[in-house]
Amino acid sequence: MVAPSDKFARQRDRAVRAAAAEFARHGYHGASTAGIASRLGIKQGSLYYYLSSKEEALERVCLLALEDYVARMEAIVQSQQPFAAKLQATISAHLLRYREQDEAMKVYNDERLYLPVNRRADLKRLGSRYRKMLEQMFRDAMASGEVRELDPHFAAQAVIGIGNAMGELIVRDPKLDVVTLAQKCNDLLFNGLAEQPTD
Amino acid sequence: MVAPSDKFARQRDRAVRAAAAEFARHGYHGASTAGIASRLGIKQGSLYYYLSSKEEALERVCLLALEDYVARMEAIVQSQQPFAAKLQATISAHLLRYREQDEAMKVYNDERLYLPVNRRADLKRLGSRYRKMLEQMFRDAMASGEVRELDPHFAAQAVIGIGNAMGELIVRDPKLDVVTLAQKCNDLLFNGLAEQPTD
Amino acid sequence: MVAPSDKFARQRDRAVRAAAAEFARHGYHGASTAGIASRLGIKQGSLYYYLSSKEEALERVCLLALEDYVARMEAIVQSQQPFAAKLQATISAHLLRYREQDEAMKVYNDERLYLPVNRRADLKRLGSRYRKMLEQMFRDAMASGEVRELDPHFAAQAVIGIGNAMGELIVRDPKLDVVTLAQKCNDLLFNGLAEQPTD
Amino acid sequence: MVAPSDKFARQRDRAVRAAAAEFARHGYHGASTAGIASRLGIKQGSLYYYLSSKEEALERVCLLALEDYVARMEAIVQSQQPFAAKLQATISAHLLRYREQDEAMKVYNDERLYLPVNRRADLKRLGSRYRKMLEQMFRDAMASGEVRELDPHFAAQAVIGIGNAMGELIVRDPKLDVVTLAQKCNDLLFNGLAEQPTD
DNA sequence: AATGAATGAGAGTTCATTCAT
DNA sequence: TATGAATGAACTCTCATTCAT
Repeated sequence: MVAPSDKFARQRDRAVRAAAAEFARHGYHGASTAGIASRLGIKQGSLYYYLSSKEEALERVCLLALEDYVARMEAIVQSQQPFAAKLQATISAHLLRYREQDEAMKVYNDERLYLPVNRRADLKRLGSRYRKMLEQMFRDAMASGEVRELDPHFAAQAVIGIGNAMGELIVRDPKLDVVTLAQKCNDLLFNGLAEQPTD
Repeated sequence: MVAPSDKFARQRDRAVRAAAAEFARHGYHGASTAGIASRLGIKQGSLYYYLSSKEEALERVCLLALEDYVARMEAIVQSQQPFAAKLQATISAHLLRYREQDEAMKVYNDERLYLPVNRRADLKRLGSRYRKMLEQMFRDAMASGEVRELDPHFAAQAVIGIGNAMGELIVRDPKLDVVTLAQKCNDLLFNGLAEQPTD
Repeated sequence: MVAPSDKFARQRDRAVRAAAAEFARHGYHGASTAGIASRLGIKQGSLYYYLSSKEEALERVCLLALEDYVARMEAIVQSQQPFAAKLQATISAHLLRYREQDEAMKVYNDERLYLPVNRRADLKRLGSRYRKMLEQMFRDAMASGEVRELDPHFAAQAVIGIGNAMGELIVRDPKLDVVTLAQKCNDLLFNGLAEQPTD
Repeated sequence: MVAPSDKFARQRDRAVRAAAAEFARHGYHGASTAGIASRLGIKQGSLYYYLSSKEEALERVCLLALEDYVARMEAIVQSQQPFAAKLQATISAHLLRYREQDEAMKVYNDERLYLPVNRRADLKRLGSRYRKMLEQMFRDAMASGEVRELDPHFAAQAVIGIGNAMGELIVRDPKLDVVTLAQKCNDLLFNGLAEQPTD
């Protein structure tokens, strides 16, 4: 049995996911509350029982995208593995996120800037925490000699860029295997394009 | 001295660039024709003397982004250089494009899908030509042994992804040197993150 | 007591009648949705809760004009009366229509051609059914010798023409008695202008 | 050789006829000055060299329709012919007008009421002169026993109504012979629908 | 918990009209 | 005589939001 407030929370969650789907397809400005409501099977006005504005919907969608994404990253960073394994775990987590929560991710990537600044505080905190962890991972790897000397900021950005590009592939082609793709990314990032000397 | 039709063409060009700026800042759906017009210093209705609809504006912005981008790529592919040089030229061209035409590029990347299919024909042709050239570059490099065996489709996507991620850095930080950044990308892509055996 | 859906239907009906009035006064293109809404005592935007476009409004107005008009004609044709009585009934019905639904009739007559073809299908079906019944009435009357030999198409058009001309008189002068006028039309059509020999 | 003012007058005449065509097709409010100009092969702005406003265009079109229409009627009335011949001449003239000047006629019939009252003075004078002549014709015919006792106002309206209905036939079917049609109208009006007793 | 009805602001677009050239 | 360019007001239509029920 579920407490009434839980039922409410569950329905609001459905609303946020419906919003994610609409925002992903039409963009924040192109999406309509009517579309969101119709995905939920309720009427436009009823939506406001669960969400107080379209803007709040966007904020919740973005938070949904980042939520345990960051938590997962935390676990990876603290784990005792060689850098190569950590990197692959990072990329896998990133790509998996596209499979599980592709719409929210897309919305976070493309639409978060339409949030007014005062609504972006939480997002920014989460986002920069993620970035910092990734950069720290690189710094540690350089210190231990696992990775050659590089600008960690630049390296982190490159990883994220490749990740997002692959994300588009994943969303477009639902049959693609995420883990294999992550391996390929990892291999490319780690070993580069050049022919390996001896193995 | 300028022919009258040139004057019109020049003003329409300005209109397209103004549209690019508005679309880049607010997204296609979030942007308003009033905003575009005000950038031109004319009234909203007057905009329609140069552009017959908001949609046409978006199409022209996207075409502007791709225009000589593809032409430049063609030159690179046909040039007689080792693969490493070609790759760096490709990335440089890509990043330069962000400096010169950053707004149009952003719009092309993020908003082109809001064009109705019948308006996307030209764009698609240009876009796939670019992709094919890039993939061909990889295939050639594998054949000559300059690059190890890889899925060319995957490799091309990775390059584009890194390029776009760097694009965001460039747009955000106007002091960044594009050529240096391109070298770093090239190095990363080519040699990977791993410590090099001998140098 | 009225079911909720009836309330909606009734309000939409009022909207259609308001549209009829506006279209009749200003013509389809000259009329504004603001004018229609203000007749209903609601704001312009609210009109779209009941009608999805100005075009739909025009279509509904035209259908309203023809609706039981055709049904009434059907009853007349099938009744067992001499032709003279049928003709008078036809004209009476036509003129009465102007009193009851004058605005919709005017709109049907003058504005229906501004509907795009795909919206005119139903109207055409009803209209040609009416015309055919009228022509058939003439053919029957010729066969029975009640009317002399004539082109039925021409005769039907003449009746409609006189009817519409009288319609304008009726609309202009609200005191005019419709039945008397119908009798006069009938007499004119039946006996002509010429002095009658002896009777 | 033509004086410059004549050239101007001739071009303005062409403009009025172009306006007639546009108004006839789209209605006054639905027509655009751009459409009129394009029929003349000039640009929208240039139209204002010949016509000071859309309204003036409508007025001129209506006057064009009535112009010698009334003059012709004057000739018919004053001619020494039996009533039957006069009536047929009237109808013929009316129908011919549709062939020669069909667009202007249609506009006069359907759109003249969109003129503001102060622009309608001339039209009203011409129109009522026509009506009075027609009614007088009926009164004379009654006095001479050529036509039985009737309300002349009603009779005149009926003639005009039939004339307009036939006008639509004429416009729709360009092969129709106007004179034959006029004879048929005359015969119908004069002798009625009823079977003639002896001839 | 949900709805029907309405709103008000704003959107894109059209168009008669003006005017310097 | 005609044009290119611009304007400003009007228009249809959309939509986030509110609220009594």
